[in-house]
Order: sequence, then C-alpha cells, then structure tokens
Amino acid sequence: MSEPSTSPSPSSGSAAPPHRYSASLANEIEPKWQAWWAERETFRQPNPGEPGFDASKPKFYCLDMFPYPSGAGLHVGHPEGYTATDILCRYKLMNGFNVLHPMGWDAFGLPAEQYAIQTGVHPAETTRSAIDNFRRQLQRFGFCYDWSREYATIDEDYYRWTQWIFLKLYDAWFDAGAKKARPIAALIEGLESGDLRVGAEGEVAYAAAGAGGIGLLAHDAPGVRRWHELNARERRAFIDDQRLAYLGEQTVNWCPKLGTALANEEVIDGRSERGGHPVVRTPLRQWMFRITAYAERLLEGLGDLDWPNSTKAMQAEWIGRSEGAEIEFVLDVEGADPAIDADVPPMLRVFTTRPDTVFGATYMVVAPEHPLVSAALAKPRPETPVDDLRAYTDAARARSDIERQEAKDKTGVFTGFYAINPATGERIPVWTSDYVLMGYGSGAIMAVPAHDQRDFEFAQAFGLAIRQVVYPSPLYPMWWVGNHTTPEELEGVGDEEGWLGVVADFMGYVTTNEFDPSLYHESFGTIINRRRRPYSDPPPEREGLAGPRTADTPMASGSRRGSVRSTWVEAIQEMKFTSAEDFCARMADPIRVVRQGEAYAEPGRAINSSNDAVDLNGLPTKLAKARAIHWLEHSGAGRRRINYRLRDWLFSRQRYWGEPFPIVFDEHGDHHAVDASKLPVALPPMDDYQPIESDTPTPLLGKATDWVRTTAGEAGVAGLDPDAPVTRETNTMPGWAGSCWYYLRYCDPKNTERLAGEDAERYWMDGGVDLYIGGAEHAVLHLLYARFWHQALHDLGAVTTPEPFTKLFHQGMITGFAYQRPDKSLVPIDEVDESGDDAFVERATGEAVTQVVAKMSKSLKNVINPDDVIAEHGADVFRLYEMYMGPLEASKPWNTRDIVGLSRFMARAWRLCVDEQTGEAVVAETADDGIERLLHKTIAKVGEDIERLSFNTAIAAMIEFVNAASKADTASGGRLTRDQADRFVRILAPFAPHAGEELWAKLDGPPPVSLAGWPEHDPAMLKADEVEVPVQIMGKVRARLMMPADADAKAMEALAMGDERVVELLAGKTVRKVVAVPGRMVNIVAN
RNA sequence: GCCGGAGUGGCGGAAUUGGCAGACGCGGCGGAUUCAAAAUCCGCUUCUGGAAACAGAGUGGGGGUUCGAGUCCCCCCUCCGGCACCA
Repeated sequence: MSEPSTSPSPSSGSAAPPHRYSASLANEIEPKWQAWWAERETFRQPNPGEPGFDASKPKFYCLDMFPYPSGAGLHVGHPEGYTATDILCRYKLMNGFNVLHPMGWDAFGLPAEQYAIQTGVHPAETTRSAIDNFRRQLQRFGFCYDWSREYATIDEDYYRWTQWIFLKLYDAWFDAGAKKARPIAALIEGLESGDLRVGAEGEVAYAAAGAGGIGLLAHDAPGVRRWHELNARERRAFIDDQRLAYLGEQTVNWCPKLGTALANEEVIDGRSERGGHPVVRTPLRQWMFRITAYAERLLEGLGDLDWPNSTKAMQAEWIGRSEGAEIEFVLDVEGADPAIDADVPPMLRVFTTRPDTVFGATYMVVAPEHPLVSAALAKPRPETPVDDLRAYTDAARARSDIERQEAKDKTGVFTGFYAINPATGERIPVWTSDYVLMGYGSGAIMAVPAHDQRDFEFAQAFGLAIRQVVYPSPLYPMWWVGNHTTPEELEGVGDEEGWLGVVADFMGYVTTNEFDPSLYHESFGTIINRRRRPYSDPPPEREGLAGPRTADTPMASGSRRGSVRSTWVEAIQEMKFTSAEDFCARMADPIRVVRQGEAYAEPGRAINSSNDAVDLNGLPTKLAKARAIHWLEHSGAGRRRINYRLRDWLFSRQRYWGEPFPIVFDEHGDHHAVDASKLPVALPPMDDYQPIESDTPTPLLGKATDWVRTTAGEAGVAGLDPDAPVTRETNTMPGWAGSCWYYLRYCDPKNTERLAGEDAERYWMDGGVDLYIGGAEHAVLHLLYARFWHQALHDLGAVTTPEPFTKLFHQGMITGFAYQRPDKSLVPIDEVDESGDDAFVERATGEAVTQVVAKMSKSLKNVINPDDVIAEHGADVFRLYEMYMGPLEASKPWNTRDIVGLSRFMARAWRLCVDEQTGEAVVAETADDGIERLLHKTIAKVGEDIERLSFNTAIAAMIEFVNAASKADTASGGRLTRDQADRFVRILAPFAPHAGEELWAKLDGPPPVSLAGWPEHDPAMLKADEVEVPVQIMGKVRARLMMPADADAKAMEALAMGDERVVELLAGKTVRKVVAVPGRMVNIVAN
C-alpha cells in the first residue's frame, strides 16, 4: 500500500523545528488522511452476503443519535458523543469486529419550516445545505463512519418506509389476550369465527376471559354482542377503533404560535417543549397511536436493558403504573323522576391505589369535564347550586394548564348528587373540583380526607367529614408494646414489617439513656447498626419496575428520604419524650402520634374498617388492600385494576415539513390506506408556508388543493373504484416519525424491497444495538416512541429482536463559563476582565463578579465553535481534549485554557517517535525494561478503560507513559524501540487517528493503523517483583517498606515488625493485632 | 413534595473489589535554556505548624460499623436533572 507523502510543515517561527507537532502540522496531515480513508473506503462495512464480508468476526453495532442539521452548524456537544463512539469503534475494529458505525440526518422539523415562513426558501433547500455543512464538519473530525450508509429522513427512499410502518400499525390491533399486536385480518377472523365478540364499550370480548388475565372482557359480560349482530357501519367503526394507529377525537394540546398540535410529551408546564410557547386545550380529530396497549411491555422491557438508572426511572415514571382497584359507587337517585333521570349514569366508577381506605371515603369528586357535571347542569338535583356550578365549570375550562398548576387553594362546587359508599352504606355527596383530572383514571375519585393530603385540604375548605381508617404503621407496634407486655400478645401484632426488634432496642435505649431529643437521629442509626441485620422498609408498593428493589437491581434507590422510617423518626422527634415512663405512657395514646393538619398517607394498620361482610381492622395496609379487593370482587362493587398514566400518542401535526400520511378519505369520510406498493406519498411542492389563521387548527397541506383532491386510482388505494373521488389526509407526521426507526434502516439503507433486508437486520440487530450514545434529553420522547414502534414491528414480524437499544449511554452536556453578579444575574464573558488570581470584575461597573458554570448560549457569548478550535489546535487535539475533560456522562465546562495540555501531550508523543529536525522516525536499538513493563501496563489499562467508556483515565495513562518514556535514557538514539513505538502508536490511534496514521506510516507500518490489530499485553509483565507496602500503626501510615510482591501475610508481618522505625514507634506499646493484606498493606493495632 | 444524580486541592478531575486520598491535566511558584520573549526541559505545589526531620488536620456536615471508610449503614445540608393536584 502506498504511503502519502508529507511535505515539511511551513515554518511559522524562525526557530521552530520543521517537524514539530503543531496546529499547522495537524491541519496538514488531518485532511490528508481523511481523504486517504475516503478514497479507499477504509471504514466501509459490507453486509452479510456482500463481497468482503467476514462472517467469522463478531459484530458490534454502535449508534450515535443522529443530529438535526440546524443552520447554526455543529455545536461542541455533538463531537463529544461522536468522539466517544469513534474511539470505541476504532478499538473494536482493531480487535477484529465487524463494526456498524453509521451517520445520517434527522431532517424533518420545525426550524427549517419557520425559516421558510420568514424567507420563502423551501425547507428542502435550507435543510440540504445544512446537511452538507454538518457532513463537512463531522468529516473534519476524522470519524470512522461508514458514509456509504448515510441518508436523511427527508429522502423519499427513506420516508417511503416510515409511511410503510405507519400502515403496518394502521393494519394491526393489540390482542390483549395474546398481549401482542396482530394484523387486523386476525381480528376479523376471530370475530367471524365467534372466538371474539364486541363489548358494550367497544372492547374485544374473549372466550377465554376469566381464566385469563385481568381486564379481559368475557363473552358473557353485559352488553356483549356477536359480530353478526352488528351492521356494516358498526363493524367498520369497531375495527377502526381497534387499530394501533387510529383516528381519535381528542382534547389536544394546540399551540397557536407553532400552528400545530403537540403530543403530551412535547408539552412542559403548559408550554411547548420547543420554543416555550403557550399551549391551549382544544378538541380535534387526530391520528393517534395506541401506545397505551404497550404500557405493560414497555415497563417490563426496561428491566433487561443496560440503560442509565435515571432514564429507566423517567420512562417508568412516564408510563406511571399504579396498582389498585376500580370501585363502583352507585348514585343515589332514589325518589327521583325516572323520566328526568334517564341520562344520568347509574354509578360512578373510580380508580384508587388505596382500596383499604374505602371505609374512610366520605365524599366523591369528579372532574369539571366529567359527564356527571353536564348531567347536573342539564337536569339539576334539588340541592344543585346551578349558577355556581355553571360558573365553576366554565371557569375551569377556560383556565389554561399553567393557571391550573399555579392555583394552590382547593376550589369546587357540590353537584347535588349523592352516591352510596359500598363499604359503609353511607350516602356521600359528589362534588366537582379541578384537582381531579379528566385525563387520568375515570375522571372521578373517592375522597378519603384522612389519608390523602389533597382530599384533606378539600374537606377542610368545605367542611366535609374526615374519618381516620389507618393507624401509622411504625408507631403501631410501639403503641402495642406500650400496652401489651406478654409474649403471646406481642406475637399477635405480627412482625412482617420488621419493626418489633428495632422497637425493643429502642425501648432499651430510652430506658437506659438520658433523653436528648436532638440525638434521636443518631440513636436510631446506632440501634439499627448494632443489631447487625439489614434493615428494610416494608416492600415497596410504589409503581415502577416489577420485582423488589434491592441493592443489586439497577433501580435500587439511593435515597430513603420520605420512607416509612423517616416518618417514624419525625413522629418520635415531635413527641419529645422526656423519660422512659413518658415514652410508655404516651405511646399508649394513638391520637397524639398523628400530626395535626395533615393527612396520614403512609402505610399503617387499618382501623374503623369493618362491616357485615368484611373486617380489615388491625391488618397492615398491604394485607388490608388485598382483603378489600377480595371483598369488592365478591360483592361485585369493584375489582383489582392496574392503571397507567401513559396516554395514547398524538401523531398528527398541522405542518408542511413532515412525512405525509399514506391515507385518503372517501366521500363518506371513511379513511383508506394507500397501497404499500404505491409508496411513497410524496410531499407536494408548495411556496406558501404561512400557517392558516383559524380558530380550528387547519393543516397547512390543505393549501395544496390539487394534491389533496384526487381519485382512488391516482392515490393508489386498492378496494375502491379507481375513479372515486378521494381527499388526502393533510396532516403530516411529527418529527419523531423519522427517528423512530432510523437505526433499522442503517442495517441496509439502499434496500428497495423492505425497510431493511432480513439477513442484514437479523445480523446487525442480533441482541439489539450494542451501544447507543446520545443526550439525556431524549430519555422519554424518542427512546419511548422508538421502543414502542420496535415492539409493535417485532410482534408483526418485521424485526427479529424485542428491544432496539440494548445498552444506552448519555454523554454529559458541555457547558461554558459565565460570570455572576452578587445578585445572581449573569454577565456575558466579553464584559468581564480578569483582575488578578482567578478574580474577575465587570468592566462597566468595576464590580467583582464570580465565575460560574452555565449553559453555552448566544446571550452569554460563551459558545465555542468547533471549526475555530480545529483551526487553532487540530482535530486530534480537540478529540483528546473533549475526552479528557472528565467522565463522559458528566456535564463539564469548556475551559479554553486547558486544551493546551493536550497539545503538549501530542507534541511530546510525536517527539517520542519523530526527529523534529528530519521528520524521520527515531528509534532505540534496545528496550528499557521499565518502559517495556509500563507499556504493557498502559496497553492493558487503555483497553480496559475504552471498554468501560472511561476515556479520561485512558488518556491519563497514555500521558503517563509518554512522560516516563520521554525521560528514558537516550544513549541508543531513541527512547522507544521500533516495536515499542509501533505498539504505542496503535493504542494512541483510536484517540488521535490522524497523528496515529502519520506516525504509523513513519514507523513503516502499512496503513491504515485503524485496521492494525490491538497490541497484546503480557499479564506477567504487569506485576513487579517488589512492591512498596505501607505499614500502618492504628490506621496511620508510619512507614513504607519494599517487600517481595508475592510475600504472604506472615512474611509481611515479620518484615514490618522488623523495621527500625516501626520498632521505635511501637516501643512501650502492646501489639493487639496485625492485619496484613498480601501485596497491599500492613496494619498494626497496638496500644 | 416525589424520582434520579452529584458534592474530593486555586480549577477540571483520579482512586475499577473497604486497603498509601489528590493519578493526569490546567494554573501557580522556582530553576535551566535565551540578548530577550515564545516554545521546550527540570523541580515544587491539599491545608496548618516547622528551617528541616516531622507532627496534626483533611474527600459537604453530624453519628455509626470496621484493624482500616472518599467508598458501607443512619440522619442532615447544598447543588444539578426530571416529574408534579396522577387518586
């Protein structure tokens, strides 16, 4: 293979050696090697079945979150993650992997469209030029992407398959019995054969229900109909309602400023995630994805993923699984006129996580949007305050989400209705209040003011009854111990929560020590530790991942604040015992221990909870719940139920710059799919992007009238008369659509038959994407949507793996410095002067400001442009600096001053191998043993550190090696032998690939070094014969002795005890114990 | 309030399994080289006391377990990210 020639770098200063490593040298060799790689397609990775593919190698699919190519160009944050994956990929290549490392463009999106609105330039034009700029910038970093796989989501060849996936989900339903998606055809088959029937509320009824899982509707449930009992319209409506992609009338988040509706996930604090514009709620008929059907699987699937805890927790929280019960409260309409009350629903169905507190439900609340409120307004009850109620519901509807969240005080109005509490038989009032949300559960609650803080505040505000039905669990055994002393009675209380032993110790403590309330915290710690048994809170009842959270699970909680234990400690602190007698006497009084003015929402023991059919009294909350549910199911008043916070995913946008839906509507308004063979449905050209001003959200594509009005034949709809007039769907897909499956397309980006060839998909996606690196801002949105599509596609046989991303990693944000005035306001960096040692003053005022870390922003003038940094230092130094700043996952400030350290390192490394005068390789004849050992150690360390993405320590190890080698004897002409330099350059190359290639070429290695093997290391060389061992006396290091590395504990002890200084220090003391850890240290205990 | 993280020199950070705290880099100080500067090279650089040897303190604070704790346990504080009237 030929080696590109390097001309001597132009001398910048008169004295600088001609071949010194410098920015100008870097800017010369870097583009040269980039061109070399591109020309030879060094990083082109063939697919299975293609020439050059080696099936004997293992695969490694390493994915970066592809960027949205903005007009502003690359930010320093982009190359952080990209450099990390690049180093790892190069390392894997050197270790004999087939590496898939692709890059592409997430190119549909709002910024390009907004720019088009302002300037009239077509979004495709601005996007294409932004892509060219991004590509240029990324290539300047020398990343080893397989550019032959590049594509953009706006390519028709790509979004054709995005539309295809939409149709796949459109043509599928979620079979709750099988817990997976199946084709619509299977649903129709099931209905026609009679296996499936149609429920009263449009659900699927199963023959096997009852024996099967929870929530399945049985054939014999009330109102269930057979398929043949439905007419054609009903059948169509039923089927359309079952689709994974369905048209739903929803209250949507409409953002007038952006001119589009947004998904729940895109709305934060009542404002749009992008741009922070106000969002209002308005009803709209929109395409939705039935992601809620996958709630359980999306949650369960998290357990097996190697993802950051925070991200798993956020997804779990977003899915929001709650276990509890559904309870029916019959409305008390006795004595009312049946004719008038025909429209009133017979009962209120509520969801609760605390069925054990049903005896404490003293009133009910429905959301202002609840049908019962409309019923109360239409046909008022005798007690209904009609005017107040109307005023309240009107106000609640007008209130934006922001205002709702800001309101603290509980407000509400009585509806005039009463319901019967199924546990107590009491007649309880039904109120409406906006603290109950229509979108969660059934929009109605049973209120238990004694044990729910919100209900408590509401009851206080309106003078409603409060009944305590739970006694604080931690105090319950203490209270019991205070009153019952016989072993039999203690037995009776049960100790399944593990409290009694600790209570016994605490009793011992309070009876033998003086009381000091301020020491309660410490004494608990002491007691718990003295018992030497793992202390555990009652098993978690919180929603989240399945299974107990122990220290071994990735979800283990670091914080125990707010736990039952904290409640206990707080309650005891507040009681301020003064003596042991006081303790025993007051623990006997249950009322004293409940804090005033607050609901007790923690687990405890049930009290005041029994009727003729069920008795919960004395049961711990967990058991009380189970018994309450058992009773509800038997009495028919309710059933066990799992509720999710997750809502269906709103998929329609009213914008231009997105994928069109492959859907048309016929004259009846029924929707039809465009035939898959007729895809893509191309985005029509337009030159007017102004949003349509309208009270009702109107899609922009409506302006393309020639495109919208077409015929079934023209649009490619099978099953309709080709001449039948149809109108196209004018909404477009959101930006998430393209990024939901892009990782699949990389497997086989040119395939025209499938979204990716089967062999390619099976090979690269085997076990999922091996490593996915990107920002934590996508923790919920992109990563949840992509998992949903993937799981659905897996069900439907389009992909082979159940989860897309096996290992996920978030790189931290690169921040910048800013300066803060005493009042905490920030000052741009160009308005600040340094006034001595790390002190800063604001130029305008002369006042002192302090340096703080802040997000890079235009207003703070602290944005770093990667192009500038490369011009000043070169890409290799840039890469090294970003990797050396700190742990990849940490957010770190860019400090321009620090980069020079990596420049110096590169120069030293270069000088280690190259004569700065001649530019020739300089090598020693003989190897220095110490350097050889250090090289082995460094090779091992760098390899391990790359594997665990600890690039900062890997670089530190290489710096150490270069520093040590630079100091080595130079008598033989060089510091490293050719063989040593060869090995060092190979480990340096993944980090600084251009300099790596250049040095490799100088050392006569055949390029590219990128495909040379990773050097071996000999584990025997990592061990020294003699090690320095610290000798501690009472835990303090008092001496350091050289000892044989393989000395055993006895020998070490003897050596330590024989040391002069140790003998001196031990004079007059008795040696109690000696602990010697071979190869580590010796500790002598003496007094 | 809830969930997830973090807190170590002047600064960025290291310490992988409970075993020498501060690797490595920046900055600073001193020196060599130079007419001079840059660059480069060498030495020192946690704090306190001391000329030094050395002694004491030290990983946000308080307690505990252990021969030994930055690391494990308990309590508290601060900061960052996320969620939030979710029944």
